[in-house]
Amino acid sequence: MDLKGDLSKKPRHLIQVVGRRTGISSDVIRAWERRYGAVVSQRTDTNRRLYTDDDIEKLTLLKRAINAGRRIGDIANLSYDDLFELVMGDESNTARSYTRPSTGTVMELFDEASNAIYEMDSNRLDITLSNAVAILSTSDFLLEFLKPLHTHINDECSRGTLRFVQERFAKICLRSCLSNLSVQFRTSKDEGPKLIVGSMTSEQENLDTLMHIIVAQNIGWDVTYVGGNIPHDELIHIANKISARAMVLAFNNSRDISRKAHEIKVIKNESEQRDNIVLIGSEVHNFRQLADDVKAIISNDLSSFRLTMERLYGLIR
Amino acid sequence: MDLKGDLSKKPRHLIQVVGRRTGISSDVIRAWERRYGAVVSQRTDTNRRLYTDDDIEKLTLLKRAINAGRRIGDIANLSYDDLFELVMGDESNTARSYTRPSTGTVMELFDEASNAIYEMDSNRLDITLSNAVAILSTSDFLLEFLKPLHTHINDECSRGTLRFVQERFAKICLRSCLSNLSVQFRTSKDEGPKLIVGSMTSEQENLDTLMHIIVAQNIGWDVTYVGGNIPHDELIHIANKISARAMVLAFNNSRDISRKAHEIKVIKNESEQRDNIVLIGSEVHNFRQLADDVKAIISNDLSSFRLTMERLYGLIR
DNA sequence: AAATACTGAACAATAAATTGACAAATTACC
DNA sequence: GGTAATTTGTCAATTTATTGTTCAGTATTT
Repeated sequence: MDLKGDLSKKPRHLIQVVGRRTGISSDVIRAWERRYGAVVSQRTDTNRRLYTDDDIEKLTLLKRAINAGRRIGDIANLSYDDLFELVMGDESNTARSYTRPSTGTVMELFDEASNAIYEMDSNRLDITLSNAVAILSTSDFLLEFLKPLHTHINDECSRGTLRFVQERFAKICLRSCLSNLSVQFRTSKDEGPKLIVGSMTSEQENLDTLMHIIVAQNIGWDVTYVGGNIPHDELIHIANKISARAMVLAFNNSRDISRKAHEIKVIKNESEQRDNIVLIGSEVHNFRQLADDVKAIISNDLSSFRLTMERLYGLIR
Repeated sequence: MDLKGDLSKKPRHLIQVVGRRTGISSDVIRAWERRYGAVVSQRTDTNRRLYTDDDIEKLTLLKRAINAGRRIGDIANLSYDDLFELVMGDESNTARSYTRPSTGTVMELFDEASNAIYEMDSNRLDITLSNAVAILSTSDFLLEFLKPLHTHINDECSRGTLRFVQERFAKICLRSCLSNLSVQFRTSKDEGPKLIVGSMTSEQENLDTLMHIIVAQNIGWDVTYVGGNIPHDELIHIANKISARAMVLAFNNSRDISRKAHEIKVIKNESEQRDNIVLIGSEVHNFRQLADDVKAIISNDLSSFRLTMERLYGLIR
C-alpha cells in the first residue's frame, strides 16, 4: 500500500484547515511565509493558498521546534530532514526545561477547564482539553496541565466545592482525552519494546496510570494496558504471552500491602523477563523495602518515571 | 453480508427527504449541483430530482468536510473515496493518509479483531476497529460489529477460552474506541437537547451503555455521561443543573432492585424535566411494572433505543 | 387551491489575501 | 546595567472570493 502516494503531494488543504491541524493561527502561517518563506504554498486560480500534507508536516515540526525553545527566524528555512533531526535532538534533551513566556495561556486554559467541569459542560471541557494538547508539548500537557487539573479536582472534591457527580463527570472526560491521546501515539509508532501496564487485585483504574502510559509511549514503548483489579497470575500470563520487556504496576490503594508485596515477588520470579518491574502510584512508598529486595524500580512522579523509562529503553535497545 | 444491496443504487429519494436526512437545506443542495456539480441526481419524467442512497452518503461526507473547515467549491467534485480520505484526516486532526479499506468484509474484520484480542495485540485491535468504523455506517458498526464482538468476548470468557486478563484488555480497547467515537460526534454537533446518561449505586460502567451514547449522539442529542455508581440525588442535581431534557439509566446488575426502583421514583418526582426517563441494560426487565407506574420508557436493545430517542427528539424539537 | 419543486438572478455574510503597524519579549551592544 | 535594535505574534483596514439564502416567476403534485 502506498500511503505516500499522489494525495500527500497534492496541494489541497486550505489555510484554515492547516491552522486547525497544526494549531498555528492562519495569521502566523502567512507571517512566516511572508517573512521567512517558511512554507510557501501553491495558489488556486483565485489566489487562495493550498497546502500539501508535507507542508502540514513541516509546519508541525516547526511548531515542535519552537515549543522546544527555538526561534522561528533561525529554523524557518531548514529542510524537512534537518528540521526533523533538530526536533528529535531538542525533545530528547529533557534537561532543557524551557520556560514558556505564554504561561498566561496555560492558566487561562486551566480556568476554562475548571469552569467547564463546574458547569458540567462536556463540550467545552473537550474543546479546552484538545486546545491544551495542541498548544503544549505532550509532556508539558501532562505535567503542567493535566496533572495539576487532576489534583485540583480531587482537592475541590474533598473540600466539598465539587459534588461527587461533577468529579465523576470530569474524570470520565479526562480519561477519554487520555485514551484518545494514547491511540494517536500508538498508531504513529512503528515498533517498540513491549510494556505491560496494570494493577493488582483491589486496585482500581486511575487517571495517573493513564498519564504514565502516555509518557512511556512518548518515549517509544509499545504499551499494553490491562486496567486494574488483575490477579497476579494473570499478569504473569500476559507478560510471558506477549514477551514484555518491562511491567509497570500501579498502587493507589493502601489495603492488602503484604499480600501485594508477596505477589510482586511471585511475578518477579515467574516472569521470563525478570529485570524490569516499575512501581508507580500514590501508595508506592509502602514498597520501598521490597523494591530493594527484588530489584524493582520505584517512581514517585511522572518526571522520574520518564527518566526511568528512558533509561530502560536505552538499555534494551 | 451485502450491506450495499440493489436498493442503494436506485434513485428514490425526493430532495426534501435528502435535506432532512443530511441536514443540508434543499436550496443548498440545488445550489451545490448548479454551481459545482457536487451531486447530480436523476430526474423524473417531470423534472423532479431523485437521489440514491449513495448520493446521500456523499452529501453527508461533504457536510462533514465542511464542518472540518473545507470549502464546498474545493471539494464538491472529489470522488467518494478521496472525500472519505479527506474527512478521516480532518476529523482525526493528523496529516496521516487514510485509505478506505475496500477489501475485507465484516466477517474478516471480526476474525481479525478476535485474533488480536487473543494475541493481546493492541495495535492490531485498534487498527481493525478503526477500519470497521471506516467501512461501516455508525449504526452498522455498533449493531453488526461491536455489539456482536462484545458478546463474543463475554461468551469466550465464560467458556474459559479467553482468560480474565484478555477480557479486561479487550474491553479497555473497545472502551477507548467508543469514547473516541463519542468525542468525534460531539464536536461536530452544534446544539442539541441535553441528555444525561449514567447509572445508580451498585451499577458499574458498561460498554453497552457507551454504545447507547453513540446512538443518541448520532441522532442529535447532546450527551453528558457520568458513569456508574452515582447516587440518585446526584443524578437529580446534574439533571437540573444542565437542564437536561431526558435521562438514560443503565441497569446491568440484579442487586438492590427494590432500592433502585424507589430511587427511580424519587428522580421522577424531583427532576424538573420529568417526562423523559429511559431505562436500558441487561437487567432492565426487573423494572417493567415500575416503568408503567412512573411513565418511564424501557429499551431492551440498541435498535429500539434508537427509535425511542428519535421519537423523543422529534417531540422536543 | 395549496404545497412543493425548479430555474436563474441578486444579495448579504463570511473568509482570505495584502499591507502596514504595534507591542511584548528577547538579544546585541556600549 | 542600561539602551537600542531585532524578533515575532497579533491586529486593523481594505479588497476580492466564496457561498448560503432569498426572491420572482413558472411548473408539478396532491
